[in-house]
Amino acid sequence: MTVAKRRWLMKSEPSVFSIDDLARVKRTSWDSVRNYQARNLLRDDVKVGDEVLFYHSSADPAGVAGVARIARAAYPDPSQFDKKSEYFDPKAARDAPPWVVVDVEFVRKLPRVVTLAELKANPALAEMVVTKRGSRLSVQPVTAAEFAAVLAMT
DNA sequence: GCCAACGTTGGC
DNA sequence: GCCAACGTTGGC
Repeated sequence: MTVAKRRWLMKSEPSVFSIDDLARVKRTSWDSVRNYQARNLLRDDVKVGDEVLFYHSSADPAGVAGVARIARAAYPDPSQFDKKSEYFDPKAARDAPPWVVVDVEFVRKLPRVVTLAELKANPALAEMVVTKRGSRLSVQPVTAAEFAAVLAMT
């Protein structure tokens, strides 16, 4: 059975982990998601091979900085059990871990950051989640048309 | 640094 | 189950 490839936008603060960091390490586990809506997407919908717009949040400028790919589907986030981790969750049960991570691999860095202001100004992206007011979700679905439109803006 | 938007928590 | 208080996100 073939599952259609999906596309996502994933936010990262570049001061913590940037597209250049991903380019250097090639692959990383996408940890620290502690929001139920984002968790549900990671757990249920994000699959190997899915394409990702790597978005720099809390950055100057904020915007899409590169492309990544899902290298491994959801598995339990080890940091939820690590008492020394800032992501430790005392309520996390070993037999039913609430938090998951996926692995993300580097595909390419865009020649320039496509800024949020540009995304908002593009009528083709009017329905894109990240352009909506108060859009805080750190893992967002992106349509194939939106994905192509963003890359075409570079 | 400010603050609007949003999610979560907890008292009732 | 409601909702006020609180904490966080993230653009500006």
